[in-house]
Amino acid sequence: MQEAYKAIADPTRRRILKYLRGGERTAGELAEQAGIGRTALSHHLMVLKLADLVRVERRGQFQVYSLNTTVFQDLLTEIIGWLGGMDDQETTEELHPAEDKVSDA
Amino acid sequence: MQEAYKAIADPTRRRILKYLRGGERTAGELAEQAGIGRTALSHHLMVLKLADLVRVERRGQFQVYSLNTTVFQDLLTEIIGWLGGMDDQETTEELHPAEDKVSDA
DNA sequence: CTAATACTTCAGTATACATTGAAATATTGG
DNA sequence: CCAATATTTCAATGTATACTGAAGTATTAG
Repeated sequence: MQEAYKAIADPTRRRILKYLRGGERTAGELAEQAGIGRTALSHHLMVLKLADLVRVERRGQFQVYSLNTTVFQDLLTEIIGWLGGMDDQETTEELHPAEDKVSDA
Repeated sequence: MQEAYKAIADPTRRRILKYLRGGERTAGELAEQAGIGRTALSHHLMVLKLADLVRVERRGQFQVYSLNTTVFQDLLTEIIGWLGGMDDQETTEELHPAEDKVSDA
């Protein structure tokens, strides 16, 4: 999970993920669309792969990349947990101490 | 938004956010719970503040921190967008690289 | 004012990350 | 095998990030 958080922290990698939403892409196509060199792109794809956010399949001389949506769903679950869920954490004091009390004028 | 992505990329900061789920905390309490020095904590809180993920309010000699859930919701919206939504993006022609390479018939 | 507490900013360092050109690997085809 | 194409790995560099101790700021109390 930590790998996924770091992976989406970079704007170039988020751009790559966005392109992949349009379907499968080869590394070369992604480099062109993202406007970065092939070496840099290869690095970013490796990071995304290690985070399990993308899958890769060799097709002839090409490496074809595609999204792996399952890890996105895990991310969603965690972030939703930050918002509402309260189960795996020590809730020491009172919860939410009345945030909207400043309506005094 | 970019600031928020970078902010949640660090495990220490995610830990801080988790503690804040339990309610308001002073900087000192957070430093103790997170097990890091006060200087380092102050840095992390600044990052979270710039990302608008936390709010801070002075109360006497204390700085009291709390979660600001609105930005979490924005994050959710974006990540959900990566999964299903397809409208603000160039869904280019479906290009399949070297698959249907027409050779001699 | 001075002292104590709570926290932040400053200055320095160490580590991680993004990018690049060159060399290396993998596949296709003569 | 040798050449061409597609992509990755290597080596180097600049920049960003995380952490630390020391000094600075803000608040409360006497």
